[in-house]
Amino acid sequence: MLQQPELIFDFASDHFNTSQHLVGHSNYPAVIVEQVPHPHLLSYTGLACDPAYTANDHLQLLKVEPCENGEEETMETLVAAHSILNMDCADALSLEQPYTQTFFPSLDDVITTTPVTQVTLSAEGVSGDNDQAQWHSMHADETVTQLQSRKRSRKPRHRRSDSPTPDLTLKKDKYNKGGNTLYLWQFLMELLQDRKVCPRYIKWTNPDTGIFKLVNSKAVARLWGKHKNKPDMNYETMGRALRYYYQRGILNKVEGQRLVYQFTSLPKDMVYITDGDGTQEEEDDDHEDGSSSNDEGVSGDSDSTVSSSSHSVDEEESYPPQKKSSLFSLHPLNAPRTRPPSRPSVQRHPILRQSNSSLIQEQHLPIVSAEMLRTLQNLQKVQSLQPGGCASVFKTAQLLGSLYEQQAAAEVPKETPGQEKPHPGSKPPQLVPLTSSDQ
DNA sequence: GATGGCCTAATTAGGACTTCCGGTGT
DNA sequence: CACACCGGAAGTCCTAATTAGGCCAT
Repeated sequence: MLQQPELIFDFASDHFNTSQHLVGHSNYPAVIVEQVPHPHLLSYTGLACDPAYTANDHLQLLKVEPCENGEEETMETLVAAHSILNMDCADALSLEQPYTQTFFPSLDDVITTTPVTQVTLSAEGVSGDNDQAQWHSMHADETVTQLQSRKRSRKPRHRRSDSPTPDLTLKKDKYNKGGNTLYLWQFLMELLQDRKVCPRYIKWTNPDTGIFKLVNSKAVARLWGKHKNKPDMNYETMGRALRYYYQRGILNKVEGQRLVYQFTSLPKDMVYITDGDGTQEEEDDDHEDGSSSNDEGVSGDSDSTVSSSSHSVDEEESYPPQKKSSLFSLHPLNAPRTRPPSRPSVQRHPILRQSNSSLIQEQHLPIVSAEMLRTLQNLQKVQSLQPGGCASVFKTAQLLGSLYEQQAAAEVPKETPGQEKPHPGSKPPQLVPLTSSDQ
């Protein structure tokens, strides 16, 4: 039913603050619909029918930043958008959809989820599990292609989905099965965005160039081992995996500095936690006994300064045509990245997810679907948004309005003559954020 | 009985580590 | 001496794609 192949849904968890600020509501459904400047990007969207991270994979990572109303908001958005995209299905809102498989990782992991800062949904339907990350390699595409050709030359048979290297593809299905297929590099990025461990165990030494340090290598290895259910994991073993990343162009070693590595690419919407005056680094003395105290005992209320490279959905315009897309839009690290001016840490709080509340929970699904339906039903109420003030939200409103019109036109072709119907060229209804009172 | 479609289980290939090791440098 | 670091080699685990076999309808 959707006829706009260039639509994507942006679950703009990262933009929540902006939307909230501008609109003045904390309950605004976080679905942002945007035009994709390059149609080919659609093929890279992660939320396609197997929507699971694109719904299939990374959606596990769809642990969205908790808003003040709780994490249900973003999850609602996510599933609701999926439902919209599948609305031609009679049971689009069925809870037996892949959502549960797709969106819910195992909940036990220490650090299981990746903060999803940007999610795109193919308007052509959640189709497929190409939850692929948009990567910008710092060091040439040539490396990637060389690696690919080298590794795949022996396989005449069939081609699997791309591997998660710089042209990373995330295998979302693994999450569905309760497995922990968060790759090590993803795991490290997670840690670097988690105030519980950053900068205590791992920290950025130069975020602009992707350089980070394992402040407490043993603790990080232990966390990794716990995540992978490998109790014997140690830094030596983890380090071997890290060294394999050199060959694959995912990591570089920083010469002359111990325990210091460099990502060759980074998500565009990476959340940077830099050393603040709150959390103390814990040097690699590993004085905690047992991983449990180590893993869970980290204080979450540091005053670390947090900055994010994600500014707003408007950064869509900065999307270069990339080979892959995913929840992560990656920066080429050799190019100067524009980091937002440092702000008072107080303002940045919402960026960080809270470890105990960030996981999407299955019981939220009914609320989610209902919420999106309400949103659609209230399109006409929207009046307050202006393009200049909150571009993404405005686009959302516009596009949802268009969809609403199209759907209405398709379903009620013979409306009563007197009934007014928006015509295609008319200004689409604007969205108003739903508040709890609206419900 | 032959054919085709559908489903499921088994097999296979490949990716991402993990484990072990010997060695070097600090 | 401890530790970080390197990289080879073999192994494990998991997943996706393919294949084979059974069942059923026509």
